[in-house]
Amino acid sequence: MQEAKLYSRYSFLLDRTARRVKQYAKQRFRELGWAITVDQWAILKQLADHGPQNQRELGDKTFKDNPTITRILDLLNDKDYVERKPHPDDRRSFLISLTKNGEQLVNECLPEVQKIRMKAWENLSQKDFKEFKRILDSIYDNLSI
Amino acid sequence: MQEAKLYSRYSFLLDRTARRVKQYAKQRFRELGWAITVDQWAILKQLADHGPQNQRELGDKTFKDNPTITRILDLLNDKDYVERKPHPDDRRSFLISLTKNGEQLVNECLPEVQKIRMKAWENLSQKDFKEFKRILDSIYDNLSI
DNA sequence: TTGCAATAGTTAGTACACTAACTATTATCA
DNA sequence: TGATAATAGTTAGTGTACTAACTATTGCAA
Repeated sequence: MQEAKLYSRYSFLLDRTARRVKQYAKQRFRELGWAITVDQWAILKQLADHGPQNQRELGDKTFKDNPTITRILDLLNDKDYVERKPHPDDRRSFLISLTKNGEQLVNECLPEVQKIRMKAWENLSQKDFKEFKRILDSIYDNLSI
Repeated sequence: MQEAKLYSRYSFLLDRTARRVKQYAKQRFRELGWAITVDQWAILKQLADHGPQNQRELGDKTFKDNPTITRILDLLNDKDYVERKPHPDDRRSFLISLTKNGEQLVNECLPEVQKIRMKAWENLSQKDFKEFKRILDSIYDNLSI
């Protein structure tokens, strides 16, 4: 049970780093004059990569729950980056798509977002990344219901 | 720049896993009848391990900012797990300490918290943990100002 | 020693996560 | 076919994070 002591701070490390990543990106975004958060970016990127889709699919892909998706889309809609259209096949749902404005933002931000990502991996190798992904996925699976 | 594509989902993986850890612990806590969150636990544990201290120190050790510490302590105080006493040397600050009730909760929860922690590391080795810590710390440092 | 800078903590506003309860619609099956 | 279950999305309440503005106190330097 001495392992418990060793592992005792992993959740602290995880939380701390995840917050730093968001914080860093938020700050860079702001410096560049883009009034979006990392989580809003994730939604925009998903729409840019995979086209119009409903909120459930957006949530599945970005691992966000329904209320969170609702709120983020409200904000993105206010800023005229996305629009909700009635879904042609299902009156319960909407088809969410990028506006012209949204597409333009994604194209403008993309190179900078890649720079932000690379910054996190300075002095780390591709092998490190694979290890990192393997361990995170293991933890995630271990704690899945 | 193909690395950018490879790394493109690391923040997603990080965020997803950090949230799962909190979510899992929260659920276990609730099943066991303990009405505290992971973040509240972190404060209680810090107090149990290092004795009475002011809010700034609590924040430094748990990597939480002042407003967050204020709010968490308000909640823990309402539940009679901690108390704020005037600091003998500095009238700006408080000395925060566990109540009897708080000490009792920490002792009661500790073994279960260790189980929760071990659960996350099933099928992973101590070497994995060291790699994990090294990589998280690197990312953290890379993004520090 | 006074006047300014730094520090401890609080409050308010916005954003996201989780839960639960809710409406509207669609799918299933007896 | 008609009752019921499942699904898509919203709303409300609580907890945490980040920022900014604020009060009170302490420290420091001219």
